[in-house]
Amino acid sequence: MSDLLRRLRGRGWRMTSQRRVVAEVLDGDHVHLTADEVHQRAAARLPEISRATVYNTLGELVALGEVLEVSTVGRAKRYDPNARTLHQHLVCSGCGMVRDVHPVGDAIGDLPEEERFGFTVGSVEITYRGVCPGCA
Amino acid sequence: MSDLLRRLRGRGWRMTSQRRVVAEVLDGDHVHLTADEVHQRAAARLPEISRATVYNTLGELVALGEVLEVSTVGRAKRYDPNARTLHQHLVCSGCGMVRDVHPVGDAIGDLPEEERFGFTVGSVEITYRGVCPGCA
DNA sequence: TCCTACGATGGACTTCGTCCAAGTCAAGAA
DNA sequence: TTCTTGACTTGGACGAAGTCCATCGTAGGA
Ligand SMILES: [Mn+2]
Ligand SMILES: [Mn+2]
Ligand SMILES: [Zn+2]
Ligand SMILES: [Zn+2]
Repeated sequence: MSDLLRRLRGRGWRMTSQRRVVAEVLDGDHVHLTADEVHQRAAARLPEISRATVYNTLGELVALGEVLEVSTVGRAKRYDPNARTLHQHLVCSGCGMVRDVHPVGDAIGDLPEEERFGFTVGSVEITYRGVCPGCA
Repeated sequence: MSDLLRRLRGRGWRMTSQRRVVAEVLDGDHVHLTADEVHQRAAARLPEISRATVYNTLGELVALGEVLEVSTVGRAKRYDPNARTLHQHLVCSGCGMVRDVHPVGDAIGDLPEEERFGFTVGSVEITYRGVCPGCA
């Protein structure tokens, strides 16, 4: 994740301990944390970090394209640091576990012209739902 | 939508004016209203209907499979009465307009076996994002 | 080392949604 | 038709997720 810190510095960010710790929490594969989970883990390293700062930092990372927001049905948004590799999600209906997946094919191309209603289609988000081995 | 009312009666529902009016509001194509929009429109016909009843009724319709919940990124859930025809969604990033679309191809089949992590995959939800003609 | 604009803080506030005790009424029984 | 009763509705309190803002603190350049 020092890659991320380097990129942020390059973008003119002040490197504060709060931003560093949020970036460290958002490291690894298949990471899809809620803002509250990010705050809890960040607070384990830097006890006085505020919720507002976590929200601010996550919002900035999303705006920079360094982190993705993953939509949920009625639950808190999840933040995904794997923004450099295009991917989709497989979600367990039982325990909520989220895995990164890479379907083959061209999902955008699968949308016929007459079904586009004049829209300029820019991206597609796919969520596979199923039951994981542990929940089966 | 009297079809829906008939099915609900068949399932043993008491047919109250509140439930009738919610069912009437959820009629038509490309309908993807928030709970609050349903409440506003229902209240235009039945002024004293409460928010709690709208939420209760929507939750019951979802549980019966008569209405779908459409996930959003950080905004209020949308309720979709088109639950009888499998379809996906095209969303305008500008104004939030939602259209029903029917992509060709087999999205579930596009997920390779080695990307399923042992899950039993049951369904797939696809959201196309773009800019509508009005917002362009 | 000093300055200052950018960032952090916490608490008020908003939005979306759930829960509950009390009152109401749809629909079957008689 | 009237009676009865449990299912339904109501408004308001409550809760979770997220935003906003005035004020304070500090990273990093001069
Ligand atoms: Mn991911
Ligand atoms: Mn739809
Ligand atoms: Zn599971
Ligand atoms: Zn639009």
